[in-house]
Amino acid sequence: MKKILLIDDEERMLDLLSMYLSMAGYACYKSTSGIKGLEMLKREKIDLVLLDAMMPEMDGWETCIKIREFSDVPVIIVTARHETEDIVKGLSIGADDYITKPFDEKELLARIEAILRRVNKHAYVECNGLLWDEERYVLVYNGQTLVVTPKEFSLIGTLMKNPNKVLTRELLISTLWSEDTETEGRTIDSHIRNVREKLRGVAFPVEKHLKTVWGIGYKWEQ
Amino acid sequence: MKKILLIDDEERMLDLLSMYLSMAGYACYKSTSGIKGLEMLKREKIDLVLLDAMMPEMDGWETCIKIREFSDVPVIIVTARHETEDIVKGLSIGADDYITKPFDEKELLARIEAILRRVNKHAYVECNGLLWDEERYVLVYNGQTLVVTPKEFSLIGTLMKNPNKVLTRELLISTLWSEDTETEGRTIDSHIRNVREKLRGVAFPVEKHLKTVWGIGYKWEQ
DNA sequence: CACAGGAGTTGACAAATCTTAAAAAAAAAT
DNA sequence: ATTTTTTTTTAAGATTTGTCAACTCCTGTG
Repeated sequence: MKKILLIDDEERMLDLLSMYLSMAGYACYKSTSGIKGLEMLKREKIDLVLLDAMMPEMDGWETCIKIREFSDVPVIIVTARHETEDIVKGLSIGADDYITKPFDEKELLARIEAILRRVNKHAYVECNGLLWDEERYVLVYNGQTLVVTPKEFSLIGTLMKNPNKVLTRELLISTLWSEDTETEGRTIDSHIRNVREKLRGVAFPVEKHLKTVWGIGYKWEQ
Repeated sequence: MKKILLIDDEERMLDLLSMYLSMAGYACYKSTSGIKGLEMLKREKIDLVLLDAMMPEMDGWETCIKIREFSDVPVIIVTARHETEDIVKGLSIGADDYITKPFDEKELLARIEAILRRVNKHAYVECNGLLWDEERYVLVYNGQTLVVTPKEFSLIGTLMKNPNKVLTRELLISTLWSEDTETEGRTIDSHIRNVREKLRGVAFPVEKHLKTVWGIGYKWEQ
């Protein structure tokens, strides 16, 4: 279930959006100001931000700029006016899409889905200098490309894409192997071992990030 | 005779366009959804795609993005509204031109011809002294022209046009062969081998650029 | 605090899988 | 018909993957 953060100073609009998006199967987080929104974004793992352009104190553009300082989360800006100036401005600060009020609910949904799909495509995660890039199929730390096997690559990807969350061996196996596999839990351990070794090999502080959760499984800590 | 793929959810519009373009001497393929259109595009050798922006499920933008994942076919997007936003968005995802509904048939024809002409012009990629030139149909390194077979030529072209991106054997086959081929992945390996040999033959540092991605496929690194 | 038992780590190794190279077969071009 | 190009097949050589067993580390208990 994808999580959408709504930022708008009008409560009525928040409720409206939230209701509609919840019905469409999204989990909604509401925030009445840019500042609160930023905090929420840091705390929760948000998949997309719907950001009102016109807000008192910190407006949408400014909020978007701040978001881009620490996150690549997709941002859709909601504007009342439809003007070229706004669009150009939005693109230049890293917004992903635009929608104008009043908007058609179907159009909004379509845009959200389009962006979520697109973002899903070029999947990459970064953590403390370590970059996992699915499209290029590389794992890079400080400019050095690590040579990892396909299984190792998908294993570390799964972990990094779910930071601060324990993944059981069971879950990892059902994610990384096809359904009818006979593979048993200990196999994960072997791959974890290899991943750790290779990360240590390039002086990545693997102990700080790839943790063993006793009796449960493994976890990537950011 | 140039082949044009029409993608629009409204049957009436498909028929209208098809009739008009056929009279103008184009072969038309009709598709009522983005997904079907993509399949058709993989199967047939299409010269141009006319793509409706507003469609249910997968809209024009999204379809265009998916097309660009495997094809450089010219795409004209048809929008109902004439808005900067759409144009900017379209350009950023690789569409070649725009036209707004309702459109003048002559204008549509003119744009199609203009693009076909332009596209015919020049497709080439250059990397570290190696030039792949589709128009002249040559592969040149430091003044020496490499003699390559058509399959080798399109294979290296596909790789060079998607730098730093792993291409799976599956994807390469669906791009380089017609859909109903029985060709299996190993065949790619043979051609890769030949390409490597020929590049080594002219002292091109092929190891630096044409990489094997174990368990996945091949990649051109710039 | 020591100890037992469960759980994780590590190294070794065999089996499975993938790549490469070479060459034969088939298809296409001349 | 002959040559060239493309595709398929094959086998050897690498690499990856899964399992085992010994070893170490945690945790709870007496």
